[in-house]
Amino acid sequence: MVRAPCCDKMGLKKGPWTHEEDQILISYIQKHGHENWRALPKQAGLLRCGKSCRLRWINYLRPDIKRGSFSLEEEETIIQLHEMLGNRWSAIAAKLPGRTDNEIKNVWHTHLKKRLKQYQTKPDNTKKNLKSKTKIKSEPSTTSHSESDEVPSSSSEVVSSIIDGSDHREDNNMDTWECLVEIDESFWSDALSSDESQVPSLSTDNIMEPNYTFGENLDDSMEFWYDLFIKAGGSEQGFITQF
DNA sequence: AAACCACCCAACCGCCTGCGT
DNA sequence: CACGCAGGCGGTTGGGTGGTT
Repeated sequence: MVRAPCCDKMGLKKGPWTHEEDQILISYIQKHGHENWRALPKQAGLLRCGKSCRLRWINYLRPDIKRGSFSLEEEETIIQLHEMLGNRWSAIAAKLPGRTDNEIKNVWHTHLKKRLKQYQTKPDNTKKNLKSKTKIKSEPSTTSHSESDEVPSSSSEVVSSIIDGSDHREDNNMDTWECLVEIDESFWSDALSSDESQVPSLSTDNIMEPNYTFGENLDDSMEFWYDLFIKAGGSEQGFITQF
């Protein structure tokens, strides 16, 4: 089928919003809400398309928007959620009150991605040929890696060191604690579901075997999956049931 | 002071999905 | 079932801004 243009651009304004336009949009939404974005600009007297209005409201004018730079905790949360969810910015934004998907996306591309890239770069980059739907840096097992003081003991420690740039683990043997896995999309959506009765569809079939370097025995692997499961919002009972 | 450069972020674009008909 | 519309999402862009030479 032939798709109609997202909006009729004839005579509609584009580009940065003026203060006046903002005021019109705010007062209209305060009075009438925003049940129909397409009709809204016409009714409000704005020469914008509905999409543009929606974006402006969602990303900038909404009263509950938190302005200003991201805190360390927020950055840490973004990194952790990105590990779990990938580029699902709206899902990540849902876990950060007052932050928009657009804002998080920007922060990721301008700050966090670079830091992670730096962090993940190592002279002998054996992972460059690996492909994955979801890249996950596993939390090191305290049992399997306790022999090395150089290996951080928790994911938050890892993430903090990435954020503050103090991490220098490329000097160490990252292969012992890093792995890349492929996970069924439904795993995350199920795990994040508020419905307790839903059990995330974990399957070891989804593990990309050649890349699966984490854990030297089954217990370590289970610990890894358990941790991811809980991080993704799954319950302990759900994990037990699944396995 | 001017030119250049790099970075940031608001906004746009196109695709996807859900829903009503 | 097919179609069309509206909303939502992620990727990308380009103007603005601040830093450097």
